[in-house]
Amino acid sequence: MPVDLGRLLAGPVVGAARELLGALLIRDDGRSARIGRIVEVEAYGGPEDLASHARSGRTRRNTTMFARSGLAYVYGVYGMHTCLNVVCGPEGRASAVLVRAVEPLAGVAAMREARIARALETRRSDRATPARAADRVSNLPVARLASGPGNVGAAFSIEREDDGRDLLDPAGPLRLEVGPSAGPRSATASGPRIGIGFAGPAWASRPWRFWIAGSPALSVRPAR
DNA sequence: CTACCGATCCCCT
DNA sequence: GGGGATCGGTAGA
Repeated sequence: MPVDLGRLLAGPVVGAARELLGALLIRDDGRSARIGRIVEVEAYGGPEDLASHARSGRTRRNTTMFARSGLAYVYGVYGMHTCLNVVCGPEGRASAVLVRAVEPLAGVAAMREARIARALETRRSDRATPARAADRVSNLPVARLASGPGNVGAAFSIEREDDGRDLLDPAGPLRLEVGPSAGPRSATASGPRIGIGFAGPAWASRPWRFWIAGSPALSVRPAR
């Protein structure tokens, strides 16, 4: 029986987040494709979730969150990063899943080029020159190319213009596909979401971050 | 190793 | 006018 990704995304966001682990993220420019396996995500609820962009209701930025599931909600942070979310739940629920880390499978060179390009157009601090940042990226291990939400955005050339795109369109330039289902499913783990201390302890402690245990592409390296 | 800090800009209050 | 669903460099323990 084929897995219906659209149906899974239309369900409650926490379940949808778990289901997105292992799915493929694809940037297809028509001639070549960048493909990676989603290995880390975070669930964001609707207006009641004080960590969610929907916490203050509908605004210009978060309009797409209130649309139907399966769309891309893209936002910019800190003046230099773009982050990709997948809208989940029933239309109007305003819940979404943030894609935090992707394990590169194909189009690795294109991912590296995209990250170098973004490094060259961005200044991170007065100590890190663009040239030095680009040099660092060219020596980065493959598994680190799309590790972290900002790096996913850079490696897959996520732009603000991608906001509202249908990720379930099989012919779309940015899309999701069901991952290879052969073999036993890898163990998954969960923990608190990252970078949302402002939401207060009750929401910040909620274990709504999910990841595939042992993946080398995780944004938070396992302690040892 | 942890802790801190800056870059930078759009959006919200 | 203020701050952020980040990232990577540096300082210090």
